[in-house]
Amino acid sequence: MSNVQSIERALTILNKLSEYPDGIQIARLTEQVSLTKSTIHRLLATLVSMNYVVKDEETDKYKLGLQVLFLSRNLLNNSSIVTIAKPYLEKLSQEVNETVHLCIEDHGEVIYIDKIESNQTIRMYSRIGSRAPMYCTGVGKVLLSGATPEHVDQVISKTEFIPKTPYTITSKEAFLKEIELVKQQGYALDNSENEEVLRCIAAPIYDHKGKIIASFSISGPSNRVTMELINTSLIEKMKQYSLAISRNLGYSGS
Amino acid sequence: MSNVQSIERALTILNKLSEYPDGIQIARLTEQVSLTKSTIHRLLATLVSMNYVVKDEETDKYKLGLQVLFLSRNLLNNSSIVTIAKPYLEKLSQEVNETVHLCIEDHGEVIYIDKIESNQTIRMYSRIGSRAPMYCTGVGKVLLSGATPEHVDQVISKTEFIPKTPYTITSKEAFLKEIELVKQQGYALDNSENEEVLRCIAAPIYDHKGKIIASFSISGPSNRVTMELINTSLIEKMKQYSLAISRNLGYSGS
DNA sequence: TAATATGTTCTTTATTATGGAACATCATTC
DNA sequence: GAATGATGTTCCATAATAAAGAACATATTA
Repeated sequence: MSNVQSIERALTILNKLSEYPDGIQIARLTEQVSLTKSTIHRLLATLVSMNYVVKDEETDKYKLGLQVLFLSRNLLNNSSIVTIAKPYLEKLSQEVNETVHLCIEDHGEVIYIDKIESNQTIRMYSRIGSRAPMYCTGVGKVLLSGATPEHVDQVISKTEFIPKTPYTITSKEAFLKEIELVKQQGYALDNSENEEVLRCIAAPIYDHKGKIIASFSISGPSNRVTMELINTSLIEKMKQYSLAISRNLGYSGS
Repeated sequence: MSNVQSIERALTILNKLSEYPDGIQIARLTEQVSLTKSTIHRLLATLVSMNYVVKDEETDKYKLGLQVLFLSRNLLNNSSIVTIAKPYLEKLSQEVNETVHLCIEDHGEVIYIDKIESNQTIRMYSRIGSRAPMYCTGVGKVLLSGATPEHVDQVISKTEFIPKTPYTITSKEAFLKEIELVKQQGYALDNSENEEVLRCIAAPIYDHKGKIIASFSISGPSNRVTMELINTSLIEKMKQYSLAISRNLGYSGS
């Protein structure tokens, strides 16, 4: 029933290394992970031998190896949600000329599994694989609006409400109310609740059973994505795309 | 000096799981990896607890978890090669209306670190993170053309020359000759050597020291990417882009 | 040159992982 | 519907293994 210690430690090191794209020395790692030099050294040696970690011989810094990329190569390819939703999301992004995200829930957090940039000059992979909290994102609210009350409770109980902006929802009660609102509306807003200058609108994607399995959003600077634009155009558009994508996944509701 | 057994085993399992996007049962894994049921079960339990692996409770199948995606989120983002090359590669892809790949070498293999599809209907991530041998790809030949003779020897000694098509180079001598040719030409062809219907042209990317650190290619069906097109247009174009991207990385040669 | 900070290797010890066996669960077949 | 087989899970004694301190090596700085 208990875990394998060395594996737990090795994975913890991998997690930590992902925070340092330019690498980190063993001495720094000992501070981050509380393990002795020699232990970390041995764990890293194993990770290096499997190409999960690369050692920069010049600087003695360790960073993630390309085997990690190799691992994830099939993770999203074969995900029907990404494949099916992509053409819709690309079209949506073009129509509104803003960034579109596709997200699912993973262990009580939002995880970005696809992103379409309106502006081609911005790099591509920036957010795929990243995580975000549920309480301050439109996509998170949508995902919770489709969850059971028990699950919502469980997620909220683990949530630390940090006021990222003056508009962030910071109480359990307010958040529950918001989720209820989202459920009724069929869409969610992030009204500068995560980043001061950003406004998003998110909508659900349903599977064949009518369960919310993903959500997608339009994000943009508040001055472009105005409340007026949302009310006059985006809400309607999001609902259309929500239905179209869901239908393609076998959803039969409305 | 020796590796941590349990970690080696856990990573071997992760590697194996990446071959099964839809998951695999413990019983199947015992055949693939030669370990006992109970050991695999315990290793998997640890991987699951760290979200590196997810268990499908319905089917008892295990597959990679999204933590793997999270790990790789910064792997290519912060890679200057990808970021700097991308706009050029996108322009190139548009100009010739064919797929463009960006590759580096990793442990004697080609690894695809970026891909631009000409045809937007084809899914996006299909090849990023994948590996390919050096001897039957244009990008591989280019990468080896910039390596030291010792490194080339080392790679070749580990290479098994499999005739993927009638045109595949299958001898060490012929391959060495080909690399020499590529070095002189400044570009490489894959003339249906990997897949019968495919033809590619690849060129190097140099860093500020004049070292070849990556290569990029145009790939397309042989009937579109004809030898005539290559000779009259693509060679010149590839050389231009090669220089432009390299210059942007600090290359001062010509 | 000494001192400091770091990476690497070694060795002893006790912790820890291991795998067989027992048990549980499920599906299939007769 | 009982019996068989295939699988996942848990337990436990044992031996193998990982851990960490110390010694050593190397590089950097004062």
